[in-house]
Amino acid sequence: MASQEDIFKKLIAHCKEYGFVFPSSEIYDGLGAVYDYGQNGVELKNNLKRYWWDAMVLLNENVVGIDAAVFMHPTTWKASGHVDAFNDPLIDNKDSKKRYRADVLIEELLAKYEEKIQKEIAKAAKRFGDNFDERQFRETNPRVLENQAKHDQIHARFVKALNDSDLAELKAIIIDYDVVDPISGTKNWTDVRQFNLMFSTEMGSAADTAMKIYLRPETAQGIFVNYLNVQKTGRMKIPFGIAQIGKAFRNEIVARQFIFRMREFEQMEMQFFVRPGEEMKWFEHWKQLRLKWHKALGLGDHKYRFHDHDKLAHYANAATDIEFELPFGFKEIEGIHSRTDFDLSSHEKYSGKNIKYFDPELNQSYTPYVIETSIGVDRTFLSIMAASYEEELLASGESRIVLKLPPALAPVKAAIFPLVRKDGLPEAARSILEQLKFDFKCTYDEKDSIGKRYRRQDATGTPICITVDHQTLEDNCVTVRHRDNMRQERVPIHSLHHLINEQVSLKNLFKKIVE
RNA sequence: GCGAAAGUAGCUCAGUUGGUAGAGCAUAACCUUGCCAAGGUUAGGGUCGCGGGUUCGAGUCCCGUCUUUCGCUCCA
Repeated sequence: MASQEDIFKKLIAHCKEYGFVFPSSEIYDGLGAVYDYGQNGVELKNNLKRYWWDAMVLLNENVVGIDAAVFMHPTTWKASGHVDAFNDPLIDNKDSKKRYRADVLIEELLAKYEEKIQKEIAKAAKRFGDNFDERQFRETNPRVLENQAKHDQIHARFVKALNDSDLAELKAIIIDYDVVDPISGTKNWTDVRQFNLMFSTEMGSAADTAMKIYLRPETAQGIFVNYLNVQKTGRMKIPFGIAQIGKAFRNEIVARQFIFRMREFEQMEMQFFVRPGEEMKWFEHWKQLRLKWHKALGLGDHKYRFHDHDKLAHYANAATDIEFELPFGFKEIEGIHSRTDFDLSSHEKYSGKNIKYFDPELNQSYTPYVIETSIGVDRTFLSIMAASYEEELLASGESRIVLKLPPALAPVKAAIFPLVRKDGLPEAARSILEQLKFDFKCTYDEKDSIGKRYRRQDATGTPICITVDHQTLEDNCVTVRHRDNMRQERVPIHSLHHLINEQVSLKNLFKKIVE
């Protein structure tokens, strides 16, 4: 039996072989944790985004969309807390494999010297009683002076290193003063590195006027800074939501597991603005609604679970993840967070603008609370691929690889074949393609045996194959072959449009959400 | 970042003690068959991840490096 790891490897190979996902810049050996979507991948991804977008803005009359820029004013990221929270100098101990903040280690070192001095003072104070002069003692006792000198020496180097952002000096301090790992007890340290998880670039070409700006590490802030624009111009009343699909960028220390964790990724986020005090009700509402959206895909209800956060982020008062069972375990696909009024209040403070909402029903102004649903496009894409990939053993003893994608998301909806490449069959097949192409992504194939063509379509997840034979020329009927059960049926050409639509419409999924 | 494994054609792999790069599948053209892949003929496609070293000679031995996968770590 193939292990989960083998299946994952096969899935990655399948993604490349059939044009779903390629490593970025592959001819230059690739770029770490960056991937490109191929001809089939982009169709699946676009269908997935359409499914989410419509489920948000069509099915909910109080949810509208926006598309904010990747670049935002730098102060945005001060207000959101991203600038301060993710700039720490870190150092690893190679033996314990633990990671520490270098500045914290040095502060602890300073505290240790201070402690030694205090001990000496306490000892002396006890001995001399009322006659003890602490100041004089500090200035004359050799042990105190020695420790104080070292302390001051370290302190001076430390302050200078921090001011200069001199990471090598921080490490030098740790080495020079024999800081050991509290777990392993060794001094086997790596270099100190600064992990800023935000990518930065410069806006403005002249160096002296250029402004440092960041590629957004999340799409949410584009919604927060626009929330009042949307509320006013759209005449929105609380509760209401703003949806957005877009790229975000995080300079991950370690990006791994294929497209699960990438440095450039796509998010589908909806921020729902509610009255303060009502946030838990809406948190629960969206939690259940979002789970329904996932389950409607039909990948298997047992593959989903909630994971409630015990440790909450600085902005949240409740948070849960929807996890999906991937070949490497249950992993977070979507986060649902109660963000309180943290973001809006912070933007109000930093911008100095009043962005409170006036509630006509309550006849008062307040800063709305926010429920966020944030789902990773690429992760969801991966979960769909992983759950759809099957190696099936057929009754004939042969095997086939079939992608049992939700038909509404399949890159190609229908493939059209002439049974043989002569007698006018190709022409008849092409005329069917000409009729269907306005509504469905279709493909035409006349190469190789009919069975082989069916298998090729199975591998890319095409739900319907249409075969034109000699009889078609007489009765205007074709053979329709279904992907999942390989069943065949004879249907008139004029009913094809309806038949395909019944199977591949997003409406099938929406019905399961609203029921 | 630490540790382990891997890297030869689009894919899966073979390549003997170092001696001029191979197969199957896939792709393209033509022929043949025709409702569940793997008939025939032909063609295209590789400076063996990259760089250096040893050698008369390196896919093969040594060093470095990059990429990928796994474990640990990190994950607002």
